[in-house]
Amino acid sequence: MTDSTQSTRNRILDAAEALFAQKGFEGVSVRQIMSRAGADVSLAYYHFKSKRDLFDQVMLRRADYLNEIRLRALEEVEQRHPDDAPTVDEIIGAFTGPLLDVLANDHDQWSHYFQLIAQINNNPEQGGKLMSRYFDPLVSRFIEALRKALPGCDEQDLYWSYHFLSGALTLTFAETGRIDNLSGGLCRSTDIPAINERMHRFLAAGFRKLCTPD
Amino acid sequence: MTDSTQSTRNRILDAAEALFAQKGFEGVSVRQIMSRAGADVSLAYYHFKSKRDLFDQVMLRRADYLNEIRLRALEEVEQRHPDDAPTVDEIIGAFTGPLLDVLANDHDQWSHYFQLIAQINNNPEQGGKLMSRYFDPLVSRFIEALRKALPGCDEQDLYWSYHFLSGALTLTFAETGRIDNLSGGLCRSTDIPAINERMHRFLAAGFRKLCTPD
DNA sequence: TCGGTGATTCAACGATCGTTGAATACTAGT
DNA sequence: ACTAGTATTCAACGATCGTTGAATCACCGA
Repeated sequence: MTDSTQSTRNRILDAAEALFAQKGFEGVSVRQIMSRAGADVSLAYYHFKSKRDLFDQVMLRRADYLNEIRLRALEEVEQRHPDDAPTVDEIIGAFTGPLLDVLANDHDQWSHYFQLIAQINNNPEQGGKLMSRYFDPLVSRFIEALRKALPGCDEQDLYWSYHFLSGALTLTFAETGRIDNLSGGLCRSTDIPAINERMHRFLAAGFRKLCTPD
Repeated sequence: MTDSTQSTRNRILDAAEALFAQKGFEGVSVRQIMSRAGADVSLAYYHFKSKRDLFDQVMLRRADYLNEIRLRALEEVEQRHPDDAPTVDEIIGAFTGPLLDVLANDHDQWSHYFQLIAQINNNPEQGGKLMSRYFDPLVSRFIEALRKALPGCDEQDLYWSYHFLSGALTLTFAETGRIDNLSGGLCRSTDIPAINERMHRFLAAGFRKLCTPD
């Protein structure tokens, strides 16, 4: 596989990622993707089996890396607590922090991917299946950590709390501009430091409230 | 406008609502919609100007009613507090309660609409604009009530808190089956009482944590 | 220099897309 | 019974869809 092949394949993936994120799987044609990638239509079928396969490869390209850095962040937090459990704030910070880091360091590369994830997560037809396939092992690992940090907590409360977190997280990373409109420009969807200061505190408080037995 | 016209138009809207919710605007053809509605393709263009117009009418059909019952729920809560402000829990309960009510009373009629809203809310291209168009007046009214219930709270904290709420809310109503997979069947996406017991408490705790000055 | 292999281009396939105009059926008022 | 207007059907338009097979290009080892 030569350098030019590698870069063409990646250019196709980049173009597909951006367009799928904007218009959804059905809203984009292979011709549009290849036009953005600057290559002939049929090259898509040389590098990928089908449009659906191209979509899957777009998803997979970044998922493994994300799972890896988030797992490392959790392990780091746990190693700071050799005897007791980390706090809920620390665990949720390890869950959301790496996402904010990659987005802050390389916004153009990651924003489209997060927008795509947001749409998949909220898709009633395939959302549950796809998100579970890509992220459930990591999420289960985090829920296990939260279970230890919230002794005596009800299992259903725990899963529902994560569900609420997941919705808040994916919408925030979708950067839809809604909060810009609603706040009259006071807040900006792309203001990563503003999110970093607030999101994990909001969510950790919800977890503690719902999952602390009284 | 005869009865049969009315019912045909509504059958088209019902079919379009269900299919748009499952596959998105671009993922469904007018022919598929009309086939589900049991009518000829060209009837779509007799009752509606275009596919996009049909989509808009699907959105509008239920938005006004929702805004009305949620506003009434808020006013009711406010009237129970003639002197002081309602609590954060009460306000958020008025925001989410009516949605859970209509879904519990007529699940088949409303579930597709909520699934559609979830996808629109998370769409980076049109989500911000469409959600603002349909719901910003009502949401601003709720934020005003929350501002009074959280004296001295920072404006940006308020808007970001609502943003997190919005994401949790729409994902929960999308009924994607994700929580079913993740919890191994312990929790079910369609378990409305389970949501009713938990969602507003989780979100109200987040609001109080983020929007209470210390 | 030759042969081979991966990368790319070109042209086209049948299917389906959104949309339209004209013809037909139905229904209410006179 | 005639008319007017609403509702529905039928057939078709150009455009675009995902996908493919064959031809051409670029490059590298023998």
